[in-house]
Amino acid sequence: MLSIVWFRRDLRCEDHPALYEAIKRQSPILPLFICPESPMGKWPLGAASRSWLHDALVGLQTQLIQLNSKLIVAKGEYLLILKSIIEKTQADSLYFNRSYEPDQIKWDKKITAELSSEGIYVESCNDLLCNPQEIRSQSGTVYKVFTPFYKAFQKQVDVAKPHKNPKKLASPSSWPKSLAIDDLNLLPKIKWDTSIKKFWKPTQDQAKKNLKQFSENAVENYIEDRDQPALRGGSCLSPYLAFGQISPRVIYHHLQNQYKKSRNQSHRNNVEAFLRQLVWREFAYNILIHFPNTTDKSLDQRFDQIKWKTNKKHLMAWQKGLTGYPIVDAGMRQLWKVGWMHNRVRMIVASFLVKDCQIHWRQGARWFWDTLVDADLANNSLGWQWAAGSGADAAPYYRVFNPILQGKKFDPEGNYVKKFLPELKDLPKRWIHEPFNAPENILQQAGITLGKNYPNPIVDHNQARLDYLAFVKESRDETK
DNA sequence: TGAAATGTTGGGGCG
DNA sequence: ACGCCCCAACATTTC
Repeated sequence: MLSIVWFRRDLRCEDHPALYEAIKRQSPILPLFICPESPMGKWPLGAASRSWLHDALVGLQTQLIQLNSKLIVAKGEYLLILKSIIEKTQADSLYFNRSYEPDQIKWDKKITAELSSEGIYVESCNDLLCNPQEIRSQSGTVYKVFTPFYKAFQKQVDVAKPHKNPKKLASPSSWPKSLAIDDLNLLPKIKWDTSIKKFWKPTQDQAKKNLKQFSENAVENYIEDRDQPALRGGSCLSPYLAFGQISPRVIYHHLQNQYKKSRNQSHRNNVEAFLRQLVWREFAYNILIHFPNTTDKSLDQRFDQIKWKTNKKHLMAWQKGLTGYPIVDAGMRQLWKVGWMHNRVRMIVASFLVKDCQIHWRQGARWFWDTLVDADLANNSLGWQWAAGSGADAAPYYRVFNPILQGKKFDPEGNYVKKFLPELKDLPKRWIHEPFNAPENILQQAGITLGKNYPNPIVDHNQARLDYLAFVKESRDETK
């Protein structure tokens, strides 16, 4: 007997459902990771994610060694690799946690069918808080709006308690050959990721530290602080969740226990607000499972009929953080530098790309996919479609964010903007979100020459808003 | 998980 | 002292 545990985006050993099931079988275990040699779907990992993946694999390998085991690393097409390892090792079963990415589902179905027909036992496990397929309304329909989904979740779901940590894994009688993690060439050749690694430590230990710190401190003011990008108001767990370095159930129960113990109503409210965000992730998977083409197509397909612009200059200005709107530029430069962006700012920059620049949300989703260390197909697709107003629980199309007002509201001191746009550091806060409206002498004193060391706005927001509303209305009338 | 347009109110300047 | 008007400030409506 030998069980292969195939690790994918669940790079940990603690509370790992597939590993747990394999251990229950009391057979030796062969932990495996397969890196595709060429893209095996429409959404191969982006550059920032690949760098993170490298470190996460190193961490997993270390953890497995501590469990008296090791990680076998291979490169190639999934089915071929699995078959060759099965042949070499005489493994008789395969365990993995389910992926809900449409391309991966296709592979997993094929692999399951083929290996089962050869007598291999294949078991896939759920690694979310709930099984999203089971959450339906009373009439059996799929939820497309978050709030009713959330209510149903609260009513129906009993989140599984985390499994006990494994102490030791039984090894196979002989180990197959493995590549070194470095052989996967996941790290970029030009070391642009050093600034990312200054902010992030992609280890499981750091994930635990972040959870501890968040639950002991930041969660107290979560509702108030989460919308202020200058603060560290969130949990900073998203990349760890995206790569499965921490289990969502561990996070959920850790905070749920606090919630139960707390008699302080404000504390309870804050914890609940955070847990609600975790359920957004489940909702995103719910949508991805039932509408798998929403990674590329608008859920409201009228939005794909609109004649979106292909303005390369605007797209590039947005990507580089050179739009002339400080809150947008600060966000885009944070993304480039840190591999991550504050959620409030994600909404602002998304609104700007889609509405002010009239560029299809797909372009933004692609850029985020390539640059975010927490890139998650379900979350990314839902987030963009939400912002564009084209998808599930969509903001109405006429809801256009005003980058100046959003800046003033959520970064009133301009600390966030100044952090990522040092060229504006001497601008008084009165003008920090609208340098283009500042009196000439103020700009001069701050050492700013618009068009030279900080760009003029690439669009006039008020005009762009009117253009966009007319543009969408016209397109909608045509497709009625 | 908006913002602009429109409506209402109330304090204070002013004739 | 009174009413009129202006216009913040806030509330409501609309897209």
